[in-house]
Amino acid sequence: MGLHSVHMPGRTRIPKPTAQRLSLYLRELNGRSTDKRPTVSSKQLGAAVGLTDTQVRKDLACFGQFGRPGVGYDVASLRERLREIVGTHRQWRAAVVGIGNIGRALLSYRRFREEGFEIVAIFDQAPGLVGTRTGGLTVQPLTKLREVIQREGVSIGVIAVPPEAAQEVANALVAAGVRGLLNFAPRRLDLKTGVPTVDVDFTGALEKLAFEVGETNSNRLLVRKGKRS
Amino acid sequence: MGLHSVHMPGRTRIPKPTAQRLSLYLRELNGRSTDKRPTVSSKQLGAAVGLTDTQVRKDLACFGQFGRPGVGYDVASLRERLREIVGTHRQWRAAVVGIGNIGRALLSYRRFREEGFEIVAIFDQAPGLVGTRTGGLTVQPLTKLREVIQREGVSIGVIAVPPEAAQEVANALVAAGVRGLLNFAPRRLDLKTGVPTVDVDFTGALEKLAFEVGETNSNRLLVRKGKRS
DNA sequence: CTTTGTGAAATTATTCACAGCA
DNA sequence: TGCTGTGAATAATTTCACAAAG
Repeated sequence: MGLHSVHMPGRTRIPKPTAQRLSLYLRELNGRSTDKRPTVSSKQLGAAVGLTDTQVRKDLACFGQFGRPGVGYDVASLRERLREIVGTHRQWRAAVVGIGNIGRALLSYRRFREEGFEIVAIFDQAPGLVGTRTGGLTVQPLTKLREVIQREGVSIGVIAVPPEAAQEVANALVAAGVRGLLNFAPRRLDLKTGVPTVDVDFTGALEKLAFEVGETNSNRLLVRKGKRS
Repeated sequence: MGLHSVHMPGRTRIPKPTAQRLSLYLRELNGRSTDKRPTVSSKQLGAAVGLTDTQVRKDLACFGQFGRPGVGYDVASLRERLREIVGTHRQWRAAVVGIGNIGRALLSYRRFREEGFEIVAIFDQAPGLVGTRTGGLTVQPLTKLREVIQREGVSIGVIAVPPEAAQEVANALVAAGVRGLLNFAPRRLDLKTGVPTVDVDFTGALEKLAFEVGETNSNRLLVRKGKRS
């Protein structure tokens, strides 16, 4: 099988949808006891996350071949492999900027740590908050952002400030050296540099839901196609 | 122009990516003062949300024609139109189940109400929480879920419970009559019926980010394509 | 018989290119 | 000129179908 595929280090581009699905697979694999069923087939894995078997195989095939025909994938080793690919195998040091409702919720969200993301610094602008302690950390003023980010070796910045402040905070974080941003502010961030950003937009999610509810429930009267007035 | 397109009420299917982008357009339009610049071109709108002008036009064209050649789109009326399409023009009554960190953050998230989503009931299982008040609402026990949902006319259920409980809560909400689910629990929900679900997955977002950071930063050593061992 | 990995086909989404209106 | 709306072309993604392996 390996006889003729001598293309070693020229990895093929990963389709965006595939990258998205990686965390679904990982989540499912993490939830599986490796004892009772040491292997999983693409069909089982697909069913668990709501995809076809073919889709699962195509996705995994982007990263190499680690299944065994007639058997399936070894749960433990596939999990390890995916962890490496996603990057959860290493420890990520993160900073949260904005200690409002969302910021606080993130601080006490246990799961982050379990997946390798450790929040090591928190910032806020409000004089009333600076200096107080939350979740074992002291709220730092924004003026110390650069200093703290660099001292603590933070590589992931989490933006939980109001939308008006988001771009400015993003700029500061990038200037301080973070390598990726998780953005909870409902606005688009412009980053010239190649700093990846992932948006989490509650309102957007609700709107998507409202739209789908509208679509499923009444496919009438929603839109009248054609010129109006 | 309308001379030969007599297909009135048979609306064309909306591509999923288009549906996703609707909330981006809406967000941008909401942020525009309608006074100084009453119109916006597809190019401007696209630039604001990070898309091409063609993409914007194609998306909007799914719902009809409301731009004017040489001029652009009237901000106010496009906004209204999009609100109708997305469903934000009407009021949505929502219930939050699970008053932990995330649940509480959602309760004080002002923007929901601004977009037409009103939280009118909250539930939790913990005896210590039931009966306490948060954000003007009294925490109800899960045993009263059906009764309260129906009495309050709730149509959107928000799931903010631990993943183990999520499926059960989802079933109960659907049985009680909600028409859509917003799921913050990191697991997939199985709904036989056509009840749309939108997932918000913090950890998934962080993993997506970790993956992208890994991709941009070091395109070496991440993956060795080919059989291993 | 089961299940992987993968080209080829089908489907879906984006971009191009341009006619037509203001 | 500036801009929309839209078919046609291109690109991306998913699904099919099957050879090869356990």
